Amino acid sequence: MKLKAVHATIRDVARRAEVSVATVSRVLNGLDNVRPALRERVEGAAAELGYVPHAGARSLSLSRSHMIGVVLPDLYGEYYSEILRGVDRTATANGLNVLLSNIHGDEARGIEVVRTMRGRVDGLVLMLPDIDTDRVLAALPQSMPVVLVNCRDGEDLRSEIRIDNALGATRVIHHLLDQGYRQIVHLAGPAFNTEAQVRAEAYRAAIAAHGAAAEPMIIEGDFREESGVQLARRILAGEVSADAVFAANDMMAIGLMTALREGGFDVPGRIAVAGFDDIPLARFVTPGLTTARVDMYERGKQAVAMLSDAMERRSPRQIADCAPELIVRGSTPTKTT
Amino acid sequence: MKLKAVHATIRDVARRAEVSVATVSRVLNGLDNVRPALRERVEGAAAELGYVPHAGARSLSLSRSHMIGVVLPDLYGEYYSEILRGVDRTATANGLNVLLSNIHGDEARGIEVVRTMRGRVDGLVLMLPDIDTDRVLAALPQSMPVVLVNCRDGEDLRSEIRIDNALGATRVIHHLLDQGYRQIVHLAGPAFNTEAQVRAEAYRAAIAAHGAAAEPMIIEGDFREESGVQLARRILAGEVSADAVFAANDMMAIGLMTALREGGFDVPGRIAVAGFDDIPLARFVTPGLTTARVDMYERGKQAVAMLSDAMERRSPRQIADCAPELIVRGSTPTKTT
DNA sequence: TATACCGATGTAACCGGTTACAGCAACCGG
DNA sequence: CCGGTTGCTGTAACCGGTTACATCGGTATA
Repeated sequence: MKLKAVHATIRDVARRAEVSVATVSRVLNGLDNVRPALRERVEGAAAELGYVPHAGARSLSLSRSHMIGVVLPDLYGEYYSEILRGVDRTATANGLNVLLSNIHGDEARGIEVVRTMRGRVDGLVLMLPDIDTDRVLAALPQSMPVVLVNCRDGEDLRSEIRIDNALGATRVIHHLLDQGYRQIVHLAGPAFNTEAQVRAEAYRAAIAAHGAAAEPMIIEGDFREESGVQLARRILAGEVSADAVFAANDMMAIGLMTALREGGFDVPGRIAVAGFDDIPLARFVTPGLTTARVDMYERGKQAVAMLSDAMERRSPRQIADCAPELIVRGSTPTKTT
Repeated sequence: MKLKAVHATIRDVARRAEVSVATVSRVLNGLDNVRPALRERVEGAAAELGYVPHAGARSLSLSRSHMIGVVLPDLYGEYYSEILRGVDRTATANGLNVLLSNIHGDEARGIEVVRTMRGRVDGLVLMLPDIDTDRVLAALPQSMPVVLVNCRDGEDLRSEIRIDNALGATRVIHHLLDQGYRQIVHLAGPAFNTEAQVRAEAYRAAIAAHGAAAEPMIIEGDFREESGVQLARRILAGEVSADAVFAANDMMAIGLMTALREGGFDVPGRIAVAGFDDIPLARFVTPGLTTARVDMYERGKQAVAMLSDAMERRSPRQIADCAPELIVRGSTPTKTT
């Protein structure tokens, strides 16, 4: 006794309806060149067998999967959730499904992931701020449509969405300076992260450009709330002094702000705080967080739209530059003292 | 001239290395029964052609895709992002990839989605609080491993994670009563949503059980921030009066609380607010939000673990019940007046 | 009545992998 | 020197769909 046939196949349906597989395929795909009598027999047989077509086989045969792959470092925090939301919505609207993978900043895993995506997806959205994009792309056939979001500069000629991290950081620093802050500390992201590097560099440059009034000071964090909490501890202990902190992302800024206030330290009274990203949470904390708005949801939408274009071979290569907008909230009032 | 061969196939590699496809397959899968000389030829040929195996074809041949499908209503808000995060992490840890789909509470789309997943995934995590689960499951072969998370009661015999919404809601109401609140309004979720129904019913029962002191009042929302904002408007306008609001989820509670405070209405001084879910945001708002903790991240992990079991045919059916924990924060102090 | 044409249906190749089985050479002990 | 292993390699069937092309019966045309 063989129990092999777990699922009914198109051939089972054909046998039961006493027709050929071609006819079954035609009926199931809604082609109109089938006699009504046969059509009914086929539909009946399919229903009786509980037949559900094998989508994998179908896409092998058609060389089209209607799936796109999305590769992110992680799903930690609202930042990546937001972009995924934009991707997901737009993909659904375009009749595409989303295959998700995260690589945790590991290049080897990045290569493995894109390899397992080949043949499964029609295109790829890659967000790899932590690793060498070129090496990952090398693991992929040239012909695979790809959109890079906010990746390290490379030599490839793929479509790309670039976020102007330098501009965003500069805007935040200028705002802090305008508000009268002079001792501005930068809580940076991890050193290996491209975006963190660019933001830190812009901070340094903006402070330097302003003249001797301000002294740059950079403390490395890891983009997570906990880094902010740690800096708060040092500030509360008097190890670090500042009149403002520019954190390289909102999550660290919020960790910092919350921990400072819990420690009885007045924010923004004694210290102003600004972040980067404008995650949804930023407007809910007290005080509201001043930040540079990237709108990851919109970036996700844009990425899928560009990928869609690339997949239809409409446009060869698109580059979208995105200028973060300064969002001023309560965490950075004009300095009074 | 034919441009058909966009990607190199295993046969191209075989031809170039002057061996059979079987040998190529052996080399690429790391089998050890290949002479070193041939192995090198094959590896060389593969590298020269930039060959990347077609994962789709591979899984058709092996009848194993190492993918799991995740079907959610939407990715809106932190609630679903959290479960997805748990799913994603655990899937990665188990060598599985995640195929994501959302159905926006539409049953027809739910059926379509699970059908396009058949043959693409080895198992499915289904979260369908808005629609009839049985009808969706009927569109799926019996043999497909499935884990249901928090679905409407059905007749199926699948593995399931059930969140005890009644218990959670009861705990919140009892807490509010214990704190001295008597005029407790319930801001419910959408009427068609199972979880919303259960939470509302538990609210009604708990208020009734307490005796005549309190009068039940239910206002329908849609689980989104905006519903909370709308209720805030009505409260500010004096249309609705209450000393506490139990919102059916955190997002509505936060919308309400924020809008009330922006309108100059003291929370929790004049009105206490409690939510449900304990999304990450709940501890960052001011005051911190009292809520019933579901820990969706943990549910996501659990779902994949159960699905993994089901896929290995280890356990026939598992049912996990989850009791939401009451989390008391600043939004519901003991009533003073 | 013979011929061309048309629409419905079936046959078999194909998508790109894996692998059971067969074939063959080299080696073994008797 | 021969039968039996053993180890490497190739052939071809298979996974489950799609579809070009062949086939066939029926009708319109000359």
